[in-house]
Amino acid sequence: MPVTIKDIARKLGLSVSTVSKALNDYPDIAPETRELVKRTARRMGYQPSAAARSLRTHKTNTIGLVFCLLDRHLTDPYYLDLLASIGEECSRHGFDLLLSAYSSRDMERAAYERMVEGQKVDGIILTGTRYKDERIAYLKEKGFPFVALGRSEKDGDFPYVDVDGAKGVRDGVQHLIDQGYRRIGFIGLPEELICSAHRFQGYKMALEENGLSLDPHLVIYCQHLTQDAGYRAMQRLLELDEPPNAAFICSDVMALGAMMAVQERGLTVGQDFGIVGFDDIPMAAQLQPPLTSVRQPIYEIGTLLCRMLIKLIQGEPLDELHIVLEPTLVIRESSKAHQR
Amino acid sequence: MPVTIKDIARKLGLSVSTVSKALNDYPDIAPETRELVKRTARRMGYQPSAAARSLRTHKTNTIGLVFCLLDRHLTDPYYLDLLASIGEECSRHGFDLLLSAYSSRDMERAAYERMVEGQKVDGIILTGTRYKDERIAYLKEKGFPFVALGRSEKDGDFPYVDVDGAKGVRDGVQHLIDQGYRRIGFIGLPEELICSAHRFQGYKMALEENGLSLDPHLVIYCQHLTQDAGYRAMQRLLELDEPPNAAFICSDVMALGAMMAVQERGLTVGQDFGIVGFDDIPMAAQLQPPLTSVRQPIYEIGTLLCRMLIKLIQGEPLDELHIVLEPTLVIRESSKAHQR
DNA sequence: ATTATATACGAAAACGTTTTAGTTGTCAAG
DNA sequence: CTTGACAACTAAAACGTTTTCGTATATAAT
Repeated sequence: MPVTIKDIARKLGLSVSTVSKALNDYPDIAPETRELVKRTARRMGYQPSAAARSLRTHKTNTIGLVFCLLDRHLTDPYYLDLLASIGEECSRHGFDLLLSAYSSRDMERAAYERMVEGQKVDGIILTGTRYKDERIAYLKEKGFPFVALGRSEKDGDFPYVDVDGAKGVRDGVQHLIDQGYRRIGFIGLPEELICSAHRFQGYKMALEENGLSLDPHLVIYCQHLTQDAGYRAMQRLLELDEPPNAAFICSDVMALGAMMAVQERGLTVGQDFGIVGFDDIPMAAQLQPPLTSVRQPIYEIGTLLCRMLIKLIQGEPLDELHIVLEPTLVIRESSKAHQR
Repeated sequence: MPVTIKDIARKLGLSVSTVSKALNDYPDIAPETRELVKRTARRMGYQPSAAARSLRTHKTNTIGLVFCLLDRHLTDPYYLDLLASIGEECSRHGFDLLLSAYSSRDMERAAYERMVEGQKVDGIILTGTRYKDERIAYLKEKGFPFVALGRSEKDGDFPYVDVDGAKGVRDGVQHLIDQGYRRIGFIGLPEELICSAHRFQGYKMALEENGLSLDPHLVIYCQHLTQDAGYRAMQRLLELDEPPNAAFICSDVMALGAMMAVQERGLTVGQDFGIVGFDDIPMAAQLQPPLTSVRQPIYEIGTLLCRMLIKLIQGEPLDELHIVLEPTLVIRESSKAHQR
């Protein structure tokens, strides 16, 4: 059995309350007593019971993260970095991280309810904001602390960190144009995601600014953020009567599949066909050819998210409610000048 | 404020105990009452307080996982898959996953103590068993349920899942030999890891079985499981007076760095220099040339670990205390026949 | 009519903290 | 000699469950 406050009290001939106060640095405890208590606690290997403490204080020192297994969040390297940065910042503040995975959409709400109403966490980080996002509606209704990766719709308002997707895509498409590509496709993220539309805006802007017309046939949205989805999307593009000779692909994982589709067709990426991806996952640099990609400062994003949430939890005011970071285009060989 | 059992009791004119029993399917509650209680609970949006419940029952329905940030656990794709599989199996059993990250070795013990004695989790999955592993010593001393990824030393005994690393490496090295390579280096895992020695055994066996002598200069152990460590290790091998013309590298992430070092030297992997890695991370197939690698059934490993731990937690006997899975060699182009 | 046996429910303790509201004892000021 | 103030401690309630042990009523057996 673990050592409790009561054990310490008994051993020292003190009351439970005195011990508790000593451990928590209450002012009405004699300095000597305080030290004595702390010493004995350490010697006896005392660890406060998280359950008892959180029952009493309504604090858990834990941050929640909910993952959808179907969406394969946990298989995208992008998420791994996010997780790592969040984990790191958490540990810096003495918080733990509670992961809850669910496998189908109708279990999503239940997962959040367990976390929030079961009081398993003090706050939640949610990723991939959607239109009419019921998670957000729920958390706002409950008044539960949360921050999001991904901005809100016009009407909604909550703390978030986001990356300027429109600018990122625009830079990427502009780069393809600069390299001599003129017929550029767009493989987008699931349309339910708010960032999906922003990225498309960037595509549209770049075309407009260069006097290129937008051919709707060249725009495909994927249902899932997977390699396979990217593969199939690119296949569809290449089967068109007038296929593109370049494409902006809104996620590197999808771009990976897309590259395979291009290569299977006997085309050389970075020569016959230009490709720019988004995320700049570590793998991007190792591909053949290395993938040009829009880098998200994902480590910074995770850190900021965590820091904001912890402030929120501790009732401190946020310096800024919304943070939008600039992505940077990392040019590699998959977007080399069009040869023809 | 969240709705509690008391709220339900009051609304229904029942006692707290009756409501609790009804919700937990005690037999001494009238079927109609049980249904009534459950219905109202659902309607009122009742969620049991995790803290209260765990204070009372000493159960948390949570499994703990401790990561070392310095060892960059959370940046290896291998760990991501492990995490995904564990997360998935957890959710299948209604368990959550508590991640605790620590940044330096001397904080490791504290992280475990917080989890165990703070009663934040019911059991722990630990990865990368080491010689004289104090985590294991601690958990055994406390009698705390845990399972390990990685086997024990001869003397220690606890439930684990492991992969037959010796066989994996042996197959890989044999394959290199079959491809005509004769001077084969070995880049190993940190020596503190138990699996490190097993993998070396495989290397040694393969050489012996083929009448090749083992040159100690060709054996390098890395301190960290990173791309950079692999890069530097390979550099050292190539700077030897009699450098190898192939190498077995005990992790794909390290192999990635090693490949870069080889290529920087103007050598062609899979022609001048044969490389076989370990793990078969998703990226391996996408590299140029695609990396031959020993595949760990990591998804199965995670699932088994989780399932064993949950059995342990629930006091059920384990079918097998030790599970050793067979790895399989996935042959790609980085190990193509030696040309000379 | 008496006793035994189910059946359905309730009272209360317990889990380990934190925190409010005292209760001492000491000392200085009036 | 009171009174007040202060310092250092304690009692006890509360957090929301679960679970043991009762108790009351109804039904069945004697």
